[in-house]
Amino acid sequence: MTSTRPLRADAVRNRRLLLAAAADEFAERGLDASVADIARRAGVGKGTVFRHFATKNDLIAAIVLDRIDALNAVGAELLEATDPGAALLEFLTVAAHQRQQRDLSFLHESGELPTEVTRAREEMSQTVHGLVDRARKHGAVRADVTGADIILLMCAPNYVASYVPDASPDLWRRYLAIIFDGLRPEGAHPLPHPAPPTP
Amino acid sequence: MTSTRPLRADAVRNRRLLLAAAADEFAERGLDASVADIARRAGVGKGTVFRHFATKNDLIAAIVLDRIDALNAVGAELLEATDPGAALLEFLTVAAHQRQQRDLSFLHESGELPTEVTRAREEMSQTVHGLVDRARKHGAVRADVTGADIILLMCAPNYVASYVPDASPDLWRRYLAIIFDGLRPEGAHPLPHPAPPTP
Amino acid sequence: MTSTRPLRADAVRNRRLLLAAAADEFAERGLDASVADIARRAGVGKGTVFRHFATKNDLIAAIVLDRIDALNAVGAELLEATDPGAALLEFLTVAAHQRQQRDLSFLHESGELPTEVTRAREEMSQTVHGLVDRARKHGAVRADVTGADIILLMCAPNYVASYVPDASPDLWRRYLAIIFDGLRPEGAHPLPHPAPPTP
Amino acid sequence: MTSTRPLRADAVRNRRLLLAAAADEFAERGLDASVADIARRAGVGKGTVFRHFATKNDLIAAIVLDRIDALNAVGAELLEATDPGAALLEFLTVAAHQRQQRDLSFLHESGELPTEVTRAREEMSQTVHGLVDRARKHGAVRADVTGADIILLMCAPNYVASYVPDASPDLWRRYLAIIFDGLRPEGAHPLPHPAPPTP
DNA sequence: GATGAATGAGCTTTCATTCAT
DNA sequence: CATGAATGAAAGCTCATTCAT
Repeated sequence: MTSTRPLRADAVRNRRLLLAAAADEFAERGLDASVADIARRAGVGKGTVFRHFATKNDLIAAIVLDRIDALNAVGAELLEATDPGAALLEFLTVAAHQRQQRDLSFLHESGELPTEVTRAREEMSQTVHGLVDRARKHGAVRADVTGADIILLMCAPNYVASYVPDASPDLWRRYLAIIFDGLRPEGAHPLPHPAPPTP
Repeated sequence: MTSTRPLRADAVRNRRLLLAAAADEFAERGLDASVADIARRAGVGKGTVFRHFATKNDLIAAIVLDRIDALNAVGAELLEATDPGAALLEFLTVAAHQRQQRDLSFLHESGELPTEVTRAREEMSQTVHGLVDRARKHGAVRADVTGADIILLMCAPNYVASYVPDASPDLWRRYLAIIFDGLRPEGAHPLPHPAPPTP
Repeated sequence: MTSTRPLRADAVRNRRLLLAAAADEFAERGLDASVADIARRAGVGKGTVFRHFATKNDLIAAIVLDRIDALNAVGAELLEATDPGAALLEFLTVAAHQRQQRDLSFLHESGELPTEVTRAREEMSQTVHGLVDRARKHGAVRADVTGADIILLMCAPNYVASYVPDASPDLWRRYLAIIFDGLRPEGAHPLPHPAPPTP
Repeated sequence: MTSTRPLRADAVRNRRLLLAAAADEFAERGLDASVADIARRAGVGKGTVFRHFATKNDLIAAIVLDRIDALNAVGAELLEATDPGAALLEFLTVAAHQRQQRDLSFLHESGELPTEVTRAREEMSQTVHGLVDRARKHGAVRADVTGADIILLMCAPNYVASYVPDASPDLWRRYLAIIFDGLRPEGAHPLPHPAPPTP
């Protein structure tokens, strides 16, 4: 029962190939990447895509889910780190490092959001709120920023760096540093607009 | 011949209607807005769109060009303002206020970039470098940020705010303030990556 | 204003070609006839089909509508004929003659039924009830059959004949005669089931 | 070799499950019912369907064959009944009662007709001719109808009744009665078209 | 100069059929 | 033998683009 059936070996491999190929293809072509191209890139038939993901949307959701869950795992660990400020910065660094920013926009623009993704997002919301609360209490971030702010700002460094045509793949680090400096208490000016509600 | 022919009057009017309708439609539907819908919104035939803009891409480029040129005009004025720091902030505020960020991403994602847009971008680059240089000399921004950084960061506030589903239309002001705080000399930490080259 | 604009001349021609080609194709291949084949048969591009009929279903509905309306016109004339029994038989003969039976099944099996078709069907229902009432009063048909019965039986002769592979195109006349004999008062046996309600 | 191997037991069971599931599925969804759904309904894998029936068409043919053979068995018994007229009516009643009409149309519309079905059809043709001959000699049916006519008319009552959306499941009895009255000698009018040849 | 009908490549999705497990 | 994963040929439909009117 618990043994991994040999039957599924190929299927599991294909699922991975498909997710990887789709992530690459979406990254290059945007949300309009065609399922046919994804299938070709994964080296499988078009029909195989739909065996694994009933809908193009489901495929997108699966990618997003993977990414969010991976981040959540990192966040959970960092909640126990000794230096709360460094932990928050590390979280944002890891987040940017997986180039999550683009993928998150997929779901945002894509039609429906399956419940699993919503669940994962709420989990991330919890985690980030925890990281921010600890950092704030420690004096590592200014008093007027919230977890919701951080989640929103999380994707900004990659987005900003993506505008440079042949940029160094680490350019986002520069903008993460600048934005993180804006989150510090030193030299903080009052914010002109209240924080958005926690989703 | 060189006089404005009466025929031209209609054409000019149609061009404006088309640009406005296209901007609205793109804002609502994203880059996938159909030419047919744009034509309908402008109250003209589909063929008229292609008389004015040989390609959907050209239409996008024209919108982007308009936006950049409008910003350039504002920037030119602000280069003569008395308070360089306030001038830079005002420029970023105006830029965000026209919700330019979305439209710029059109060109970025869209295939070709016509020479005129390149020209306008270079002009903006010059302007922003001037604004940043003055602000830096005045001690209003940290020493290690460049005009290229500002151009890249310019779209970030709207992008960040766009992730909130039913956000207040002014939410971007919050994130512009945070990012701008990150640009100030107070509490600036060394940046881990060099600035990108000026385009 | 009321003049027929030259612009639409081609469109009208294409619409007719399309309806004819679709009717032929459906008659040969059944409801599963592909839109591509219909377009090819009509000598137009695939997209043209969808310009004229937004949906395959709409195309089917248009064909059905044409057929029903043509029948209604005939029925309206026959309501004024001198011999009510002959009028009813003539109506059924005309109905079978256009091989309407198959096309009616299209709508029946096809998903949605647009309001116009419903309207035409109700009109036909009225007409047939009138024809039957007159024939009954005249003693040409048995007392226990209704208009609803006739509408249902209308398609039967063609259906029956369609089972013969290479039948004479007039074979349906034989079965219409048999069925009509079953509608006569002479030798009628009591019916074991009440008539269905008028739609 | 000739002994029934234990392996065969499962196969036979599956074949029956498959035929039943397919009949149900076709009845509900029409000829377009998918092989996957049939397999699921039968509780077997999709591959098993193709082990038993090389083609979807073969599966359809097998169902049709079963139905025809069942009818043939009934017909053979009725050939020995005392009242030839009642026997023919009973045969038609039984035929309609198994709702054979729909299934026969499957084969008619479906591409190829395997030899076995042809054989069963010929057998039925013989049987029906026998029933009709006896009824004719007995004066129960008019002189000008043949066995071929009866075979063709056999499906008509169900077909006619199927047009009523939420009809009573016995509505076909009404139309069988009307059609049978048309087959009686009383009040028969000459037929305008010769009978089709016996297949 | 403006129109919108025509076009056909391309999209997502379904499904009968094959074949490795 | 049974399974269901893989396949690829359609299917219905959309849309940027062309061109007769």
